[in-house]
Amino acid sequence: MIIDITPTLEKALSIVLNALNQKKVLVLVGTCTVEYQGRAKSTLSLGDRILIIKRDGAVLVHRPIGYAPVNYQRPGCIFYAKLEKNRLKIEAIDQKHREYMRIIFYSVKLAACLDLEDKGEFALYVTEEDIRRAILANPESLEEGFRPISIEKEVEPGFIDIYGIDKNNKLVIVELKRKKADKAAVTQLIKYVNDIKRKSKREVRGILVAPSITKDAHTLLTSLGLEFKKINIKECMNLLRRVEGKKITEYLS
Amino acid sequence: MIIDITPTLEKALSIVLNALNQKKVLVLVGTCTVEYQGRAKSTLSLGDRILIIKRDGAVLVHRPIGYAPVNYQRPGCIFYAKLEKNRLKIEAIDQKHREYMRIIFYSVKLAACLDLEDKGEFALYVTEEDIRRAILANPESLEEGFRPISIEKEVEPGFIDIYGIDKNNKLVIVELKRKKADKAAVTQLIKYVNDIKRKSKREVRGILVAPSITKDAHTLLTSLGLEFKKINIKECMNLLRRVEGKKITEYLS
DNA sequence: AATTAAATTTCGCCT
DNA sequence: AGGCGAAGTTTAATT
Repeated sequence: MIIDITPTLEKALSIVLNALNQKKVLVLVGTCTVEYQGRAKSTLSLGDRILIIKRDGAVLVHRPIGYAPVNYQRPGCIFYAKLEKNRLKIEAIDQKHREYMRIIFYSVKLAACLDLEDKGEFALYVTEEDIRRAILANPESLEEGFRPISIEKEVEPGFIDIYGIDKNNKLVIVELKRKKADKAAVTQLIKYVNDIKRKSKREVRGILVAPSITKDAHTLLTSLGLEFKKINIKECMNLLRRVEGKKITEYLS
Repeated sequence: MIIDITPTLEKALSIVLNALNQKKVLVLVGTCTVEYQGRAKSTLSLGDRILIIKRDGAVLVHRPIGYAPVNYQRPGCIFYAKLEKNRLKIEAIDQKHREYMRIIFYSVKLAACLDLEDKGEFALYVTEEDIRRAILANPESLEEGFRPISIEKEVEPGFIDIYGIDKNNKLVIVELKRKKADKAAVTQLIKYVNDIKRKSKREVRGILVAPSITKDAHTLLTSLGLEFKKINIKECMNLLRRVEGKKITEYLS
């Protein structure tokens, strides 16, 4: 890991080459221009920006304001860097998509060749509890006419997430999954359904609620006469936000 | 501008606060976790990332690979930063959109409060010459049956970009603009059209070709009996890439 | 590899 | 400020 503050362009170049050769992450801050040609074509005149070149050959040029990078290249670029007319020229070429980008630095405030280890897992989901609260707050979102009776109802094999009655007075057993539902989720649901069927003479429906479902699981589900209800994480969150209002301020501490 | 390498969390915090208070750009590199709640909800477990907080309150968290930030907030956030349980906690709150994000740094490799000046202009466009080459390479892209006769034809008020004949043998005067066309472009075109009309008894059409046109200009254009043809920058570039092939390699030097 | 659909899409233009 | 459509959209899922 090499970091240099206000390096000469020569030193900056050596850090750039170091990062590119060793497939490390490069961060370069300084005054530059950018040109791009590919699907479209653009120019960016002189100003201070942050350049990031990632290990996979992705490139980002960020201005001091704005969410989006002003210029970028997708992962997979190859690079050329050299000094030219007392400037540091970096070219990023995406041969596959025939995209070309050139960044010319006039001066560098910060050059960093970073050794970053990131095996962390990114998970985008709501909790089962969130899904349940959303459905209880608005039962119609599950199905028109649905009325919940109880939650966490204990049955032989475990606990039913939501237990209710549909518009035709059939019993409804709802199994919630926060991520893509698999066969295990279907198996769990059919056990609850069978248990309730043993104890009641009424008709019993089983509904698996999840953002998505695997193909295998869906095949099994339909063969067992069960149903799948897709929920949308964003809509679920939006519903909760409407109902539970000022949730965000609770984070303030 | 303050830059510190492998600072203590106390020092990192002071740099963070400095950047936030003075509305400078913050770059923080280190080991962290991220949580997000808003339209959706996400968690990101421990790993090394690059955090950027921009002057307008936009936040980006970048992993060592990938084009897109793994977590972000849109411009307009307010921030809270403090040490907690020997960790550096940064909260970014977008009150307007009710979005919350929390980054917890376990260690910091690099902390920079950057003073970036960027008044540069970003321009996304093709040159008029590019547009002309694209149309000449494929006249049908302007209009079915269009046949170019000459380029840069000199007339009284100047030069006609493309001069041609349509499928009904009417004369066609094409005026090209690389950016949004304004009233000046329409005025220019009508002059050429009038000049040609004086010299010829044939019917004369005037077509303004540009990526877009201002409302004023379009009103004037139609009142003068002229026409507007919208061109797409991307399609224009794609056409040129098909026709002129290995243009990208020409940049290699 | 190509196509389709979703995205914490973002972004600009218009009402 | 809200709504619609385009984007150098990107990205994941599916064929």
